[in-house]
Amino acid sequence: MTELTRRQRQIFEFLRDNYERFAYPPTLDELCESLGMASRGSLHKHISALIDAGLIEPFSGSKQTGIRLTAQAQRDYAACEHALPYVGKIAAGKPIEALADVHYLPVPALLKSDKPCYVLQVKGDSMKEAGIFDGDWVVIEQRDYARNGEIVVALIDNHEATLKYIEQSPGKVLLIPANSAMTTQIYAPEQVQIQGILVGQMRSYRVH
Amino acid sequence: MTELTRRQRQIFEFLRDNYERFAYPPTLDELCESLGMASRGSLHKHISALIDAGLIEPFSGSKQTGIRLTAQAQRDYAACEHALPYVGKIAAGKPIEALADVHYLPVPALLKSDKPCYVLQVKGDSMKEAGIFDGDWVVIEQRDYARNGEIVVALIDNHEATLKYIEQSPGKVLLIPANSAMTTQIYAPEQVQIQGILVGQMRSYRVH
DNA sequence: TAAAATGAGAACAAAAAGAGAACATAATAA
DNA sequence: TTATTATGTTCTCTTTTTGTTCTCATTTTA
Repeated sequence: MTELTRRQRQIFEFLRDNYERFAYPPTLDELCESLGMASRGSLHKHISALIDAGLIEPFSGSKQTGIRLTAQAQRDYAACEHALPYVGKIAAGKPIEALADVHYLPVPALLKSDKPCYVLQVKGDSMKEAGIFDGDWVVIEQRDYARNGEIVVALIDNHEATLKYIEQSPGKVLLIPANSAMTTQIYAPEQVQIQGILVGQMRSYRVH
Repeated sequence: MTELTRRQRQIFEFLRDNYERFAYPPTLDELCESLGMASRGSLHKHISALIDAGLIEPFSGSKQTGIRLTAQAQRDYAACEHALPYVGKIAAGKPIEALADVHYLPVPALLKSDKPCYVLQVKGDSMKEAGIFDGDWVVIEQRDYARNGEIVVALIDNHEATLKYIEQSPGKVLLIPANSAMTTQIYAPEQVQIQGILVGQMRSYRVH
């Protein structure tokens, strides 16, 4: 397999990191514009190299399908060896404060699951009796369901996100803080959307 | 193999320690700038020597690949920079239970200091109110002194090790647990040997 | 003082990157 | 259907980047 040039890698990473920005797999022209390039032909040369490298799905002869990552490339993205995307901060009662530029944090395999994960930074003390403090980083496995007793990232009424213990019974969902100064919240199942469950945690004691 | 000159060693160490700062393997020009040099040709001479020494990957004839460390150099790098030795378990009242085969745990830069560090696994609940639970991994900076209020690994009377808050005053040393069910221990300074201070912490929520 | 090491800078060739045109086919609209 | 636009492909040409090889001056070291 031919090795990638710097520009080719750069284009692949752009695609990998910004794939959801495109409503549909982008065409050469669309990608050109996103990359600030003027020539479709030039881009095509790079895309061809990425196809040869097995990172982008080959254009299936007759169809005009856009540029799509291969399963392998997507897997690499999710697993990303050691590094996980650090996507933002989570504070009880607020939506996840997303970052403009997602960057990657190397995370020991120990702290991840074998499913796609991401990293959030905790704001607030709602889980302090579970040993999760303000400023800690948490590793979250991306998942839309949970078992009772797990700590979940839940989106409530579609606009506030929180990290809590979950207890689900028919007709209601309890989100339980680990802080005796705070109270358990009770919701209807349709109000609560699970965005992931806690699988790892990190804390730094250095003053940054 | 030719021996390295001082400057060559210096350049190699810079590269080794700052490799992740570069999004891509740096070119001669980029390295020049990082090093504050003005001449690409001069740097090239040093890089050539490092290639001969087997520390930097030879430029593959036709391709313009940047400056990359060899596998050997990366291994050396990983051993002391990204990965930390996991040396054993620490339980209050017992010496550190050393492991027969030390293995290495990759640790995010975030959780370490710039001094030598190692990793221990915590046994017991003596620090649970500080959010440090049984089974957690802690990153310890190797150091034989501490500031008051820091969490330290201390060896008492040369045979039991423990993780506690420290308060030092002339003539006595307090080792303070973060557990209201346990009591502060008071020692003479010569009884207490500091083995390191807490700089990072990790927890896995998976069932292993 | 002589040798070694370091650095600046110029000149060069190959590689990489980009622009733009031309073309064939696919998708879509009239 | 036919005309038109969109999309992928293949060229040529130019510019920029990058590794390489020099010469020469300056600094450091023995």
